[in-house]
Amino acid sequence: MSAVLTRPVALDPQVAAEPCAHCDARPHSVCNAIGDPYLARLAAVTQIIEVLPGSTFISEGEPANHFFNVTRGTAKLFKLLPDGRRQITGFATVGHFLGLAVSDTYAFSAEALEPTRFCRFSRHKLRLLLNDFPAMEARLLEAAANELVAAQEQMLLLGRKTARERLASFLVAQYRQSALNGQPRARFPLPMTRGDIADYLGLTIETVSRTLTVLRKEGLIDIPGPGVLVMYDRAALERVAGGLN
Amino acid sequence: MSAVLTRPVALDPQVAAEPCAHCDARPHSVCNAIGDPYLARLAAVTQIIEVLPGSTFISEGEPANHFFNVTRGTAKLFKLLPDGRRQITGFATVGHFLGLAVSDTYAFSAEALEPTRFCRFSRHKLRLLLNDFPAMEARLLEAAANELVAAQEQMLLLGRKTARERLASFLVAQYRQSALNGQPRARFPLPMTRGDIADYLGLTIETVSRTLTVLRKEGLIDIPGPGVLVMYDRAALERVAGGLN
DNA sequence: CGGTCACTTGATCGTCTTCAATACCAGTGG
DNA sequence: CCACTGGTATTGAAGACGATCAAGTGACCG
Repeated sequence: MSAVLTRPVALDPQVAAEPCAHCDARPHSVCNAIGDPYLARLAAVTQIIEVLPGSTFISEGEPANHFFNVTRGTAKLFKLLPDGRRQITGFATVGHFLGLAVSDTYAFSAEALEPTRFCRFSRHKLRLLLNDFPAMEARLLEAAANELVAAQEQMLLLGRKTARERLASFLVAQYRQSALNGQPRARFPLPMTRGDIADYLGLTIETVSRTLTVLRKEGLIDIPGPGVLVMYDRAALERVAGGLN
Repeated sequence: MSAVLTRPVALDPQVAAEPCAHCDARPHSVCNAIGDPYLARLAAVTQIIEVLPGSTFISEGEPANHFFNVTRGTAKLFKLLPDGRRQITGFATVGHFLGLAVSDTYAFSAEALEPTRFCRFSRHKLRLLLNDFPAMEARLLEAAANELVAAQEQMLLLGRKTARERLASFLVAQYRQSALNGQPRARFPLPMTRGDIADYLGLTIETVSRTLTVLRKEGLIDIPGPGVLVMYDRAALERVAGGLN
């Protein structure tokens, strides 16, 4: 729908000269398969793009010309039905790649939740790069296998879990996600709206809101403000998420 | 759960000598990235295994020592919750690969629906093979990307479609699947039980049965016998599957 | 022939959806 | 300063879709 809103990215001079060598996201990313001596080769085919919240930078059905690698922020990936029903298939954070399609069109849309930065490659150039760096192809395969495992877990959630179990699963997963970067904290950010959570879990906004209220009244969590969650009893949430109770 | 039931596979002598060179599944499989001159190398690390219907040959949570490539038959892949709720995440037919896990344990179980044959590789040996044949790694990546697209489509189904839309989607997908091998036919096999369909679509057996009855009474399909489906109005089913009506 | 299994069909139930009202906050402009 | 707006969230009441419970059929098989 909306065009990609690019914002001129003001990089400090050192980073501008060797963006990949100084990339914060490198340790989390498939790019780390490319050794330091060859980073210039990688940087040569990379465009750094930053988009504002709400910007749709991949649209389902459009020609899949690019491959993306998120280096900052969070994006939601989703599919739509003609009548507007929406399913969010995942949230892409730092290190996630997007657009690994075989088809010539994207199978999903992507919209930034926060100010989000990513590297963009033409798929053609990526292919040439992969031919020269099989290690990166191996890393991509590894990452795709992980995505596949996560997708199967989500199918279990969507097909067989109750609303309560879905919310517990989601919160535990968000906790784990936040722990990947910094220290694990009981208090962590929740950058998506109730609507996004609902569309991710196959529920309605109202059910998400009600269920969170219940979990709060049970003392398992708290929601001190928008976009923030505090997890009081992770063990109990893990049990609920796993279908016990 | 149940052990792998292997049946001694009686291959004709020619095939036994060069199993990969004469493999029916090769055109559908990732192995086709390995050129004829090197097939002996592939065959050297391959075990051909045949299992009977009902045999569970991959169990969730067990050490992921092998990689599988289905060459005949159909298997269901599924995950379980502790209380027995089951979600089938996919059906693996000829050419599908299984066990591309990064984790050291399988993330799902696999059970044969029909007499099913597959090639089995140790993951260690597969890794060595892939290092020597980057083209096969590329094919694997391609296949994984396709699986990922299918998984996202299934999430849309499980999260947002009605029972009627789910059945229509499923039947259309089965039609397409059957058309991949032979000529597209209005009459095609449906090797899974109602229970399997239910666990794949996130429904109950009863809802699957009722919904099929409705589609039959509307003249869109017929079910002349067990395991056989006749599709009378594919266009209408495609519309229903897409959420129109 | 009794047993099991897969499937169908009916009646009732319950979880989640839908519809609706209200509150809250940030931004905007009179 | 405060009314107005649009977006987000919460909560209540009513409704619906699919689940659950239950009965019955037909096929296959020891």
